[in-house]
Amino acid sequence: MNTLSYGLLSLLAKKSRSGYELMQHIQPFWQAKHSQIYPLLAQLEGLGHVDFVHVLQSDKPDKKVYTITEQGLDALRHWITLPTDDPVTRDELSLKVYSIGLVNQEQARKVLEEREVYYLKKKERFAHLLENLKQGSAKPLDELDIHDPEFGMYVLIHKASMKVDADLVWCEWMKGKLT
Amino acid sequence: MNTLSYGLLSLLAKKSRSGYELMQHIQPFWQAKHSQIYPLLAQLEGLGHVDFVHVLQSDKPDKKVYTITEQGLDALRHWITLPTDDPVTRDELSLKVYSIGLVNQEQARKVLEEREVYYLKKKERFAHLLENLKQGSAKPLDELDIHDPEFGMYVLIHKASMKVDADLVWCEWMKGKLT
DNA sequence: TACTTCATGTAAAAAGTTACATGATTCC
DNA sequence: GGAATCATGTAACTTTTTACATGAAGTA
Repeated sequence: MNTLSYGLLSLLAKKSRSGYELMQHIQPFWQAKHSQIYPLLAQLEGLGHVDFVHVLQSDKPDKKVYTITEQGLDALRHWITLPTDDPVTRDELSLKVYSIGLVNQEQARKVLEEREVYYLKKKERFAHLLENLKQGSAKPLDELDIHDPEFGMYVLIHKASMKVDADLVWCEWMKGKLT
Repeated sequence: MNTLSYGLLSLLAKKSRSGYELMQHIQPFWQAKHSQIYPLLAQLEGLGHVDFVHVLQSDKPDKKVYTITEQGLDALRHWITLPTDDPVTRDELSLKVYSIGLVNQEQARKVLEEREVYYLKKKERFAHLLENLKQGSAKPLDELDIHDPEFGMYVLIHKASMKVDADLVWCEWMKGKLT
């Protein structure tokens, strides 16, 4: 049971999903490829933390829809109370800007603008996620509380949005430093 | 040549250092243990990107002080112009807050406060780094430009500080949501 | 015709963490 | 007396990424 396994249980605690869907929905908050997720789901099933049913589809490939068990929910609740690992960020850009004086200004600017495009796309994706959440929610988002099912996603999007905004401000500030 | 290898070259481009020192100085921007760094330094030496000299010490263990070569500098300059990998962040807290409704308010608050302590310590460490940099710099930090040797570290600390501030704001906001 | 999406899986390689190993000095 | 710092290294393990494998439907 590693962190990603608990992450998958977290998603399944809200809604039953296929491995493919889990991969798509966990991406914004924990980068993981399908090749990592499928074996973990098999393992979670072996442990009794999830069940699955085969769902046959005619237009699309068949799928396995996983559901969390009572035992899985217990494991999840316990994991939350355990000390939380420190976050890990690895950003190649940090290592590059440290040596940015080695290249000329045009090249330095290019490096930053490439990253700015990335952050803008990311910001847009979070805006879409928030929009979807708003549509599906009975209450206005800022009135959600800990017991509402949308609460978790709402606070996560807020967290990610604040950080991407900080990143964009830094990019602009940095570009100013180059002129 | 992976990203960490270029990160080590980046540090060595400013100043010759031992493996132990490299480990300490790269930590705030790229998490890596000594067991990963020592083999990479041997590899960089084999490639001709770095040289080293044995430095004998009487009070402390002897060390190997690495210096970047012209070839290493060329490799570094080229790497900067290459497309930059997307940043990777893995934060167990994100996965936990998604399911925070599963535990009671005291437990939820504990999870957040634990993380807040972590961010405050981190903020302090960056404040120290900035203080050290200020001491060793001829110019005021906000007047540094791309050609000053302190520039890279200055902009990195600024980047990290902005993000940790965003994280702290989120923590407070989040704690408000729990009451 | 070629690419993307949906859907699941395995194999191999790379990257990263933890543990083992040694040993002097300094600080509490 | 015990822990932390300095200093380098290897071995084993876990985690993550990339590549291999298949195949139908829809889109450009």
